[in-house]
Amino acid sequence: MAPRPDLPQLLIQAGMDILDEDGTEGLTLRRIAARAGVSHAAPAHHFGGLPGLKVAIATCGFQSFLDHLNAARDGMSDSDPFQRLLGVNLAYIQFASSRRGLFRLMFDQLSTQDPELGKTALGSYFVLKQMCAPFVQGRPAAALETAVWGLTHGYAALNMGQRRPPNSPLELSSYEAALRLLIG
Amino acid sequence: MAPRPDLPQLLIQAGMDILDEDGTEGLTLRRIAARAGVSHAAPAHHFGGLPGLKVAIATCGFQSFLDHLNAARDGMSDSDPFQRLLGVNLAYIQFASSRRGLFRLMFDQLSTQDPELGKTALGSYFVLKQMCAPFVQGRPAAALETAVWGLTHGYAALNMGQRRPPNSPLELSSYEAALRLLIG
DNA sequence: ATACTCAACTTGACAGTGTAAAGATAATCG
DNA sequence: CGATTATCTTTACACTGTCAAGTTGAGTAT
Repeated sequence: MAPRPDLPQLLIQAGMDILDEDGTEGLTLRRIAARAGVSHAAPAHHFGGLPGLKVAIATCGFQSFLDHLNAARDGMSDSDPFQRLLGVNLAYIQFASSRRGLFRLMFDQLSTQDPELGKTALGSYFVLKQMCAPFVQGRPAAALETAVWGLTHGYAALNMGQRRPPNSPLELSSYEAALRLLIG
Repeated sequence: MAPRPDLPQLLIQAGMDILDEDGTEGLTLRRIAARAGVSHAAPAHHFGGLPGLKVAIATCGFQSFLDHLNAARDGMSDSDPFQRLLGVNLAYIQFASSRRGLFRLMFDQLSTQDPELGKTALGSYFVLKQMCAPFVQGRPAAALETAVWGLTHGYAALNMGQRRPPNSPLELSSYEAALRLLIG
């Protein structure tokens, strides 16, 4: 039939909507296609199959993730390095909490070793790396970055499991204390 | 037909084997049943359906996880508290690396809020809590435990993505340095 | 001992899934 | 203008989880 303009992006967006509404379980090729208004075989032409489409959604997800982190960084009036690092990392955790399905898919798909996906994902790491820079004082930078990254990601991942409100004060203050210990 | 003795445990074990061999994708109800030597409808009698079976596998997985951590703790001759904490946490990371499919399923299923699953999972937390105890010096214990737990889990989760050999020296030394920073 | 009950398991059917092959249509290019 | 090619649809197939109905076998009450 008539080629839709930019159907790939439409499919990716449909997939993201489904992820936000129904989680990873609801993400099927046929539902994505139906929501985009095309037949169930249309996606294969652009992404090869469901695995390829998932990689594309994950890549787009990492792009949104990066935008989210950048927005948090640039939208902060505070100039204290710790507050800035904390702000970006809270954005990290908040993204994982508010977009559970997408977040899960993103890091699941990392194991596919897709080059473009990996490159996009690395962008988020550089933001964290940048925010960590003020605290590298003679110490090995990689160790500090890995520590902060691991702590933040672990906190985000563990927090995702529970169906707690995104900004439970106890947990967030606990994270802040941990981060303080780490960069001390 | 003749009731198999302890079919539930047979099914759980079959599921674990499939997870170890083919990962999360290969874990289907029909394959589990076939491997256990029963018809595809047999599992429903014991677990309700695939979701229930997955919860059961995850629960059993957390039990194995706990055994794994306990074995690491009890099999250490070292008496230095840091080395003991490090040893248990490396066992945590090693389990995640060597049993990717099971580990992923375990923490995925946490969101089901199943009581027994939650209780079993909490057991692993207590081991970490126990190993952290020597380092709580007036500081709030929960913050330190959350920090160590988050760091370790985050490191395990991120490490799972890459298809790196389980004990890549750079990454492990990086983790050790991070842990040192944290408990300093 | 015999009939009853009931849990365990099988069989068969159904809607839904991803993928592959073949056909239709529209845009592009020679 | 005609041919070609990419895009999309249709159709078919094997596989999935779940449900309903049937079968079997062990235990129980009378």
